[in-house]
Amino acid sequence: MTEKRITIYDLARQLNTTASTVSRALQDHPGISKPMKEAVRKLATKLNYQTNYRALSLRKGFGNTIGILVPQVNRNFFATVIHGIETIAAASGYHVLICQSFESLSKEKIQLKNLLNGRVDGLIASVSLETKSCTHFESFMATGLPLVFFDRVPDTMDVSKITIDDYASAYKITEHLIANGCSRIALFGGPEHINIYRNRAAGYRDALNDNKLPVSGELHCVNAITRETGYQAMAELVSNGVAFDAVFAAGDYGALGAMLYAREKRIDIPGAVAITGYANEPFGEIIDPPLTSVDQHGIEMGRQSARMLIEEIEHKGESYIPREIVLRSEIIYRPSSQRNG
Amino acid sequence: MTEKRITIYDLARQLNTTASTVSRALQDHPGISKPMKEAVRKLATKLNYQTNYRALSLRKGFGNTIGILVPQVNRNFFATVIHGIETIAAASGYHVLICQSFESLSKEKIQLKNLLNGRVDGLIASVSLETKSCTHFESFMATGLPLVFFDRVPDTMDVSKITIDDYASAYKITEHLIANGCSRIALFGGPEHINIYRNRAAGYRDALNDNKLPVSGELHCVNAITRETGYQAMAELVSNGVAFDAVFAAGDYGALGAMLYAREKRIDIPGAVAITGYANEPFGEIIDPPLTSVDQHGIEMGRQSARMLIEEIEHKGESYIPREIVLRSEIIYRPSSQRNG
DNA sequence: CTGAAAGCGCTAACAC
DNA sequence: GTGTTAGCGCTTTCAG
Repeated sequence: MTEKRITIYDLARQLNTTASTVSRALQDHPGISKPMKEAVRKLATKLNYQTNYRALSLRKGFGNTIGILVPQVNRNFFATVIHGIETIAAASGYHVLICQSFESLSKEKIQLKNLLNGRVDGLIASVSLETKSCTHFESFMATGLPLVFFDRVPDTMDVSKITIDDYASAYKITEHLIANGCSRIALFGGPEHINIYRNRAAGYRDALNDNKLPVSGELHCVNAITRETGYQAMAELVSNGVAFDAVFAAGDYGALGAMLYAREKRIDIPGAVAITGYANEPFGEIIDPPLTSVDQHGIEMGRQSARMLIEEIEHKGESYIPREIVLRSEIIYRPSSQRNG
Repeated sequence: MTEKRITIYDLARQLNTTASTVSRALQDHPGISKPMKEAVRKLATKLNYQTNYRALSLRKGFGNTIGILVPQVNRNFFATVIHGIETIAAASGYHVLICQSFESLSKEKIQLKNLLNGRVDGLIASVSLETKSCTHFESFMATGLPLVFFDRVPDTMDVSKITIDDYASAYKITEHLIANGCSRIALFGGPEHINIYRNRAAGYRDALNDNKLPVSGELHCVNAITRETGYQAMAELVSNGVAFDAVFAAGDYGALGAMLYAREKRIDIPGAVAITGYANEPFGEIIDPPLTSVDQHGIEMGRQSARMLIEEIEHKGESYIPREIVLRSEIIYRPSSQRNG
């Protein structure tokens, strides 16, 4: 029952030749006769021979595999980035190994350890919400493996990164709210040790300042990027009697929580409170009213990350200068934030 | 710049000992002295030594890795199953390699080929919509690797499977619609070469028959499981003047399409048309009105798949009798299908 | 055009 | 308690 895997030695034996010839035949090596190649291939398919990746990659020192480490795959943004990575990877002959940190630092460390045990030739990552220090990523790099961060990137590390214009889009979307007559705009933020939330908050603040609107502490909801915390933040604003006429949420799920609370309490959106989100999750289009949000061009982000990483992998040895790319995002205007027309 | 990976030979050299001693020390082998173990470990961490997975798994013949092949990770159901698998895998010392077929047969074949090149010790899979014949899975099995299917399983293969009670839940949900006064219930089905859609359709039909309701061809929308096709199916029913008062959708996305059409045309749900979905995607709770659907207990499905697979992997050699598990699903009743209270 | 032999990094008998 | 050796399956010089 224990079916032995077929090796090139098995093929060689049956063809009265040697493993090296079989190996070369399988690779379509120029110095092998046509009939021999034919014979080898025929037998290989007949016996369902499969090259052993483990042996191959040990021998060659690389395995054409790129690792992806994301907080969770069940977010449209991350799933989209992965898709983008896969298209480029496949086209370049790479395989992809996907890992999730589930927003946990300890899981992130564990996954990282697995990955660098020679499983991958490089890594594309976006850090978990809990990640403040990056020593684990540094020891990954210390092994000499290329690393590219996207979206949530640590700014302490000298490494290739690809992000979107969080600051600019946050600024712009805040001005959009102002243009729609909002003057008391609440910020539903995320942990500010993460670049994206820090930058989005900065864009928001600067837009208020530049428009001579006060930046009020009571309007700053510090941790409101999940459905639950968004709901709660909205509830607290209301029950504390804070006057506000808009919510700029740094993430769609925080905006969702706010909308669900509003729906429950029959608070009119956008009439009483205009709301915007961030990430353009698909539910934003479905919910009533549809949610204004920021599309982060995940596919493109994935594509470019993969291209950068593969380039680094293949230029291994030459010293590679980390690059930083900032993509332009796109604001998707929907009714949740538009009061006129 | 080309940083050489540290090997056990490097450690051995620096400690004036041999690779085998280092290897044993690292594994906490009983026959190695305390001081030696200490010394080895200290140096290992100092030099950031990482065991080479490729060498290890080549040597041992297995790599404690289980592959997952799903249509797409960006579906709550699949993401949830993956999560379930990961919990069990991690607890049993296995890593997980995730692959997507993107509902394409050719991509499924390619991914499968990669996986069986000695990358994984077993596979958990759910087939793509395009998958009718399963020769590619059969040649996977021919290499002797264990395989477990979940949810979308091929019934031609003698292999372990885990599904939910599609027939029973479809029957029950159809009766629920009937109990709510619906008598002309449209079926938004999927390709019937896939077990789940075939079984859901059968449950629907039998429920109608048993309740003396006619099963009408014009109410059977053959391929309506995406948002787009669901929308279109609804539009066609209406424009063809078909009388109907409910939609039993075999998937949430088909139901979504129907609801979006209804919203556009101001068709009252559930008043004019009651709607039910299948899969309990999160948007079902958010959409207005919230969507009745079937929860498939993805976490549990993942856990059990992983347990079965790991058992098969570890009983390798002994002939293993494939098992089939059918999980009980749960109908989540929401307003989209309830006319009374 | 094909063979022989070494070695990728690791583990596990088998010595001593 | 530690060292020696062979070998997992493959590729690739170097010979012929």
